[in-house]
This record gives sequence, C-alpha cells and structure tokens, in this order.
Amino acid sequence: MCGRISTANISPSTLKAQFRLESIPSYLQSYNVAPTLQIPAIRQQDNTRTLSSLRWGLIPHWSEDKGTGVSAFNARVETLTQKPFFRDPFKSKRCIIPASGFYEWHKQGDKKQPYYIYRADKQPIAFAGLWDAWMEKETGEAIESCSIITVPATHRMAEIHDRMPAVLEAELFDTWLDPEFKETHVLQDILRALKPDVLEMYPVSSYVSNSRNDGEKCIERA
DNA sequence: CCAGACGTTGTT
DNA sequence: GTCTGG
DNA sequence: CCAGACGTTGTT
DNA sequence: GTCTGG
Repeated sequence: MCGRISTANISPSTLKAQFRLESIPSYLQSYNVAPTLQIPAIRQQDNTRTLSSLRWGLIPHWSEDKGTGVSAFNARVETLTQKPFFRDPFKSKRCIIPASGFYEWHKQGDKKQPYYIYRADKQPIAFAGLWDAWMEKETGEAIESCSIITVPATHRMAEIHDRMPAVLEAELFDTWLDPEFKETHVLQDILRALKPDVLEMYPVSSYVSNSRNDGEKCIERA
C-alpha cells in the first residue's frame, strides 16, 4: 500500500455501535511514512474495545530510540509470522484503523493517476493493523504506534497497483481484535478474504498528490 | 559466539 | 526482544 | 510514495 | 541529482 488514507466522513453508526468513532478529525490524511501522523485506531484492552490515536509507523518496543531509525508503516501479510519486527504484535496487538478511503497511484508510463478507493456500501473501511508500545527509559515517555498490513491486490485493485491494505469485514472484527486468539493461519486467511466488489474506485485529480493539499477536492472525481 | 539488523514501498 | 551473518 | 526545494548573511 | 516535508 502506498499513498494516503482519508478518515473523512466516518459516521459512528458504521463500524458497529461498540466502536466509538466520534471526534475523528476530518481529512486526516498524509503520506504513509510521516512518522508523527496520529491516526485513529480501535484495539482491545481488558475486554473492551477502545478508540484512540496511534502514531502511524510502528516503533517496536525494543527500539533504542523513537527517532527516524526503526519504524515500519506497512507489514506484509506473507511474513507476519516470520519477521521478529511484527511477530509479537501479530500475536496480541492487533488493531483496526478506520478510514473513509485511501489512494493509490496507477502508473502508466510517465503518468501517475491517483485513484480514490472506498467501500461500495459507503461504510468506513476497516484496515487491519498491528500496534506496539514503546517507552523511553529515562523519561517514561510512552509512544503507541501502528502499521497497516498489506496484502496482494485482488480484483479491480490489481489493475492499478500490486499491493493494497488488508480490509476487514465487520463480522471479522471480533476475531481480529481478540488478543487471546492465536491461530495465525486463520488470522492470515482473514486478512486475504476480501470479496470482489466490496471496494470501488474512481480517478481523482493529482491535486491529492501534493500532501500539503487537503479537503473535498482530494476526493472529487476527475 | 558476538555484532548488528530488525520494515515497506517502489524503482532500477 | 530475537534473528541472521560472519 | 510524491512534490518541491535545493543558499547565506544579517536582522528581527 | 538528491534531500526534505508532508
């Protein structure tokens, strides 16, 4: 997955009532390596789902510093169980990142045509993610951060790009968020289970390609 | 064993 | 923390 | 990733 | 060409 996400227009009714989705900033969007971007995320703590804000760019708990060095904005589904970076979070620190849509760029020769991708049913997209908590030894400063999992692009998505974010359907939220559920193969299957035609897309103006730009114009059909 | 990396995307 | 390369 | 900048001196 | 900011 490359490009930007947009969490605009998420309504509280969409990801089921138990997910509190108020106070999500409109048009929160940025390029995916921006290490300071806070994005909304749902996770499970003490049998309660909570919505909070996580820094995009997972800093593993063992990292020496929070600086530019060790962080990852995406995690490949193929290697979740192998990479030390993600293996522990995959076992017990799974999260959902809601967004109204995201962008990918289709390369045709020199041209890069951005597309806006969203759910056909107009509900928010639930990205599958992993999070971790990192703490500064001396100050006790805590930073919680996350990665969005990517899968091979399928269906119409494959026409514009070879990877895409893992998208979960509502009936899978419970399993995905349950930290006691440890059947990794089942979890990996879940990530790749998206059915055709769930996502739709249309081309948008390259206005969106400048990450300083924001607002309605980013999702206007081009 | 120790030291050093640990991630992805895309582009070449 | 844990894996890999040397 | 993409778009845009890419420099210094001095003054506030 | 290559780095930085977002």
